[in-house]
Amino acid sequence: MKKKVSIKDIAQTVGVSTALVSYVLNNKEKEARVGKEIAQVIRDTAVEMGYQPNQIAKSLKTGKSHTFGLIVADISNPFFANLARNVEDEAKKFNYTVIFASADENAEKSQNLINILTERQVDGFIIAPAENSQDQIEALLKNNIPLVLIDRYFKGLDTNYVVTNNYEASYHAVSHLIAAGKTNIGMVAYKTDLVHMLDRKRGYLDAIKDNKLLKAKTPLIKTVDFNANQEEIAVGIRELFAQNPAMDALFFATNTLTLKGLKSLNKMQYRVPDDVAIVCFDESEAFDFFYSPLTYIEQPLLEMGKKAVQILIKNIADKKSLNTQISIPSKLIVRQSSATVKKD
Amino acid sequence: MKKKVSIKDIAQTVGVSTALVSYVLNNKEKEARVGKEIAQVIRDTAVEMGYQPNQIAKSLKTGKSHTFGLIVADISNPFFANLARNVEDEAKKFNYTVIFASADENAEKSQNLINILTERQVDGFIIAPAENSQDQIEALLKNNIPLVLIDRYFKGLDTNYVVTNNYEASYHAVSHLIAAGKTNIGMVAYKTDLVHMLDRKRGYLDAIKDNKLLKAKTPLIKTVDFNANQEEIAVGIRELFAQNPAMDALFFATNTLTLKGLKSLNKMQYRVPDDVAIVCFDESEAFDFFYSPLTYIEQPLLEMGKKAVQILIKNIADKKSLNTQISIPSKLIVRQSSATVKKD
DNA sequence: AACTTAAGCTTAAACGTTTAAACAAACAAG
DNA sequence: CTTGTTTGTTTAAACGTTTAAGCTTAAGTT
Repeated sequence: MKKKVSIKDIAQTVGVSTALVSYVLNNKEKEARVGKEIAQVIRDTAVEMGYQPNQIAKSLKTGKSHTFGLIVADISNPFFANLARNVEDEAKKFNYTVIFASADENAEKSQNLINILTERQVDGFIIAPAENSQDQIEALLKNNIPLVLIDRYFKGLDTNYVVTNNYEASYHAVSHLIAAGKTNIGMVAYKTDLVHMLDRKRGYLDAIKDNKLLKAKTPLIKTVDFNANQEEIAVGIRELFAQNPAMDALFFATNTLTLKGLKSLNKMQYRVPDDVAIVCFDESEAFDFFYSPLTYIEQPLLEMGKKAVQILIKNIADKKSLNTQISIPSKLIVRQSSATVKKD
Repeated sequence: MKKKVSIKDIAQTVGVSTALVSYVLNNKEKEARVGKEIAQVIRDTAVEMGYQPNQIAKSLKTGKSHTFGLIVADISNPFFANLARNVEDEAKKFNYTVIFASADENAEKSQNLINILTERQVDGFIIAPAENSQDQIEALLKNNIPLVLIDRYFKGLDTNYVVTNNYEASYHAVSHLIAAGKTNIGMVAYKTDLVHMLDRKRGYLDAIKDNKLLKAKTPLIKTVDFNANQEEIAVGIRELFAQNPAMDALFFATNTLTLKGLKSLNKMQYRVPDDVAIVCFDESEAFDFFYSPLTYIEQPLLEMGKKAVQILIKNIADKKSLNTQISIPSKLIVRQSSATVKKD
């Protein structure tokens, strides 16, 4: 086993001080006025000896790890996995390394992850914050740690964030259902006070109100727990139908809700879109294969990932920079599941 | 902004040396014979001052980063995203942090990632190796860097690895199709020499041979590029049908191939399983929603992730330990797409 | 009383870098 | 030739830890 070669080893073989080697390998020859010939020798020997800089030592000295943490709910959820991939790619362009972590919508886990990553001296965070994690975010801000919220944010907190236009997208999606002739539209969402979810509900509600569809039996919103299984969702849907047997459309607030919801509808023998039309927030590969291809809201994952990284890196470079708060529009992809269909 | 508090700060406020603080905070009081009372004072002050150890400094001193790299093809692919999640969870149990990276089945990117992570002083790697990356793996071995291959491995290389029983699973899946009465079975796979893919092909082929179904028109294997789009897969399938119009079943080698393949079949108006039965390797949420729920091979992702981490950590602790090579069985989940159906 | 042992603590070097400051030699200018 | 400037190089401290080795005092053992 070969020992790792350090700057000292190179210095020794070339016969110069470590300072010179450092200057050359960091392309600071100009500022440091290093001789042209010796610079070349140093460079060559470095290659010859297979030198790989020790980033840990570098970080310790410079106080920058060129690493940041990405905390999401669950990296195995396609929404976050795709986001993560886009973040990874964009980060690489800036020579940054990303450490992903899953907090499972759990504030305690989230705090734990923040601690671990802070100890690892990450230069900043991109976080899809869990409920009740507001104080954790505030603490980071107080410690002047660069940070960008993604997917969700906190109303009262002045932070960087990158989200999609949850309210408008929902409003638009529900309006689309109404335009298709649906008059009793239900919604299945998560039970949480996170802004993105509240916005989606508001969008639903306002669309209904603005179209004078707010009757005794509406709004038809059912909220379930983040870790609700399929059975609980089936129960929720059954309750919605009980509340208003005329329900002719369902708006699902996320892709996981949709997947479980569709399976439930299948089991209950409801037909889409004849018995009930469907629109949902976020996408899934599975939607293409549902017998009635789903109408869904496509989130701008690529843009969100890119922007978040760019904002974070700007913020790391200039900690005094003003907060950037952007909302990137989503797109409604209309397909069969929300089509106008003549009932009997 | 508060300055970060170091061991030195604690030492100063308590009025002791940094050594004492270090011993106490690392629970080495016994070995270092630290006084009971002062130890408590140190502990209390550390908490009071909000001390967070600097892992970077720790790593530099100890030579261990308590971090490892996980290199997969693409973190946004559900197969790898799920694997990643399991790896993350298991690693956390050992207080290890994971850095994920996507190599896109590209040896050059893979080498680049290995370099970056090596510079970051990861203690080891879990790698789903790309084609032509064998020499990169060999180089790591030569440098005595702990490493576990996952999903795939190299025949000639003595490394740790954790895979599923690709050959047997494929053999079993194809035998199942044969048992269901299919006699002209095609296969769509990736064009690569990676062992896992070769094994899946061998399994297919042997099942056909052993059942005396090897005729002039078989084997019906079509291979496509890793980044093949749907159109190319459609072409492949069309060619298979051209080669043998009697083809009555298709075996797809991965989930991405399946998804694109199913879309192609839909476009070409083939019905599953009546016109063509389907079985595929690996799963996807989408398979539940295909009109004819898919029969698939379920890989033991949880076990694979766990085992890989355990082996890696054992190897990090004891670099001389013998290589562990395990193959965890997959499970065939039989559903409608491979059902026996009377034709005409 | 003289010596050993134990207990409790400090010193200081080291990990692999970066970088300001000091130094030395060569050259230019008066 | 002094003095100043430029060019090329070294010195050494620092980043926040760990840990072997050393030091001091008190307590035990003859």
